Amino acid sequence: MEENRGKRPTLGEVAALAGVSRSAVSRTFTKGASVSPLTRSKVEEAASQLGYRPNLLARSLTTRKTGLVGLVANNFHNPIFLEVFDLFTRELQREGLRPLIVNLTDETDALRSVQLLLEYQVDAVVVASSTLPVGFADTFAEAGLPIVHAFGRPGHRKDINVVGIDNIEAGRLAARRLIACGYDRVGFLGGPEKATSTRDRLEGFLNVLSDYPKIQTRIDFAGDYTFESGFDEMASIILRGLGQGYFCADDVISIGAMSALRRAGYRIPEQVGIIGFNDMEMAGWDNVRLTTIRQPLGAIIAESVNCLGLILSSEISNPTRHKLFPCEVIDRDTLPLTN
Amino acid sequence: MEENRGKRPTLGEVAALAGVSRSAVSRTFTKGASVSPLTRSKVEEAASQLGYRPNLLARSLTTRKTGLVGLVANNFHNPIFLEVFDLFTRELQREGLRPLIVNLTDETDALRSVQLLLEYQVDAVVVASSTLPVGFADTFAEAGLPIVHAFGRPGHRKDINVVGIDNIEAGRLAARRLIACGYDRVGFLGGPEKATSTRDRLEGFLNVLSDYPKIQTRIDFAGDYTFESGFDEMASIILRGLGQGYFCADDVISIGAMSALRRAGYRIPEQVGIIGFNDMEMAGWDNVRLTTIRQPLGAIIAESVNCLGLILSSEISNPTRHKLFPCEVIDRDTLPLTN
DNA sequence: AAAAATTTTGCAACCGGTTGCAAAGATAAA
DNA sequence: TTTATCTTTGCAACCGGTTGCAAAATTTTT
Repeated sequence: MEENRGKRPTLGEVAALAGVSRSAVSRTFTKGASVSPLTRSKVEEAASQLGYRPNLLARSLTTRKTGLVGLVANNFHNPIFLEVFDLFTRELQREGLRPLIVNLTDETDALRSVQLLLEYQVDAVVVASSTLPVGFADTFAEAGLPIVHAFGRPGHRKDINVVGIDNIEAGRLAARRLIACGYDRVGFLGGPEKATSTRDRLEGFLNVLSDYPKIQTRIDFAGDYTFESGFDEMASIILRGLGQGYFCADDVISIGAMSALRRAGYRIPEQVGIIGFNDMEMAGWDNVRLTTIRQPLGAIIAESVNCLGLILSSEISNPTRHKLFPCEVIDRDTLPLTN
Repeated sequence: MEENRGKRPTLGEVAALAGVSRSAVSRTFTKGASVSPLTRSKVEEAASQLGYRPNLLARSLTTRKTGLVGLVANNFHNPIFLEVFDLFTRELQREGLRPLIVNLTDETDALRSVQLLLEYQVDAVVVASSTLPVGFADTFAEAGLPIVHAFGRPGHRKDINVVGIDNIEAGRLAARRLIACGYDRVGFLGGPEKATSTRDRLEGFLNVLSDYPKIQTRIDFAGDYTFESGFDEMASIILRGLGQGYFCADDVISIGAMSALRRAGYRIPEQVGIIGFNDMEMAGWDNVRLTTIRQPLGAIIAESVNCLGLILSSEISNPTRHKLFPCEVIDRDTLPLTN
């Protein structure tokens, strides 16, 4: 186990010490290669004596597999993303892959970041964001890299694997839950209006409500997924006339909205009901107890990584896959219970 | 810009198209190398025509610099870490470095994860955690890799760069702030007892309080940095006899503790005062308004990355650096205001 | 025991870059 | 114009691995 500080031993040195060829050493470290038990043990002995570990980057040169995957994200301000991150890194490392993360918050050099992923020869790219930045798909497709779009929605492009939830159905779920409360004035407080996820949820929401013409429905959008945005938008709703129950696009927005409501003297859920979206950890905290729609993060991410593993291991070219998981309502204390 | 899908062009192909040697191409892409303007333009023309981008991994083979740095973390459940993450990824990419992240939550294969960092030839390692996992320092030191320990404390080891805060001073800050409220029964609700950060803060805390013998001081520790832990510990404190003001080791713990207090009918800050630690985003939310001690995240992380950049660019061997930043009290609504 | 089939091994070329060195070319000095 | 100096260029070796191929060693069959 001794080593001479800093200088990492190479294949050749191990080979010399073990008295075999370099190929022999290489083979003992590549699974599935043929080496006699004797040679193997000699090599292993020498390797451990020198503290040898193969250089994965050098290896990648010939194998054309780096084990690196780009993990692209842009929403570093929503606590839900910490959970996403935790799950992704763990799932990936379980699969023997390493995430190379790209923070797209600085919009300035988005393209540059993508270029860098290519220069690092990532095997694939995971985009964890509801909207796929423009140009991404093309850039990676051109480079022949598989893309998995987690939390996305199946779109026009046939070459992108999508794993996420059925946002339309989620919108329906929320509508039904509000209707069950007996409300006759409900509202949709969405995220950014242009986001497809917002649009889909709204579609499902209205879809169900269109069967209840006597229920009055208001639609608003928060600028982004932040506490302030939720707070401000709800404050403005209060001024314009408040309904009885709201479906908020996100738990953080919900918390902001509730804060505005409480500040204005409204009691939740007695006077106003709120149902959020995501079921982030905080939603279950004793001082929040937010009724919300759970997005099955674990399942989505596990599936994303599985999908990736499948693509990378199979020689078959890109069997594009879409998979959408169902959501579920988590009943807590911000909507009246029914039946 | 055309490319033949998937197959990335190589140095040689560019050279052929430009009608120059491979070295010439290599040189136009390595800054500081000598190439005539004419050659350079020919190469650039050919490169862009082919969509050529150098393979950083191949390059690293000879330059012995990968631009990869290991980013090791274990606290994926504290929202503060999302901010840490955001800052680190951005600072690193500003410096032209890519983080290779290691999630140490699965304790099982911690050592394996570290080995992998070595196999990927990271240039350095950043550990973002108050406590440095055992064995880490040795493993990386043996490999001759620089380590930056962000949020750590300067310790026995001389070969580890530490950037963080002065926890002892932070403890003093909290004590003084509580004393200023005129309390005569205060408490320290720390994080895990064994953590050096907890111990240091406690030391500073007691340090100041020892000058006020008439103030009664109680000490408790939460098992970990979670809402539940804070909630439970405070609930138990309530049973055992409540003081007037508490210094909690962390904002999440604070929120848990406050939730327990409110549930038991106590009003904050009128009946019980709380001062937290970290100043995470949520602490400023309108429904929280936590008085807390701000740890200058931005400065710590910027300094960590600068330190890294310095070490990596300088040929000088490891000028070990320690840098501790001061904290500051952020007054909000969970402690009575003074003067 | 010899021949055939199978396994193990080393050679040498290659992956995609970089770089020391000497030759060639350009520029400055004599 | 010739010589000295400086810059640019290509050759070839190397970074640390992998792998096709044929020779060598081993095992199986006859």
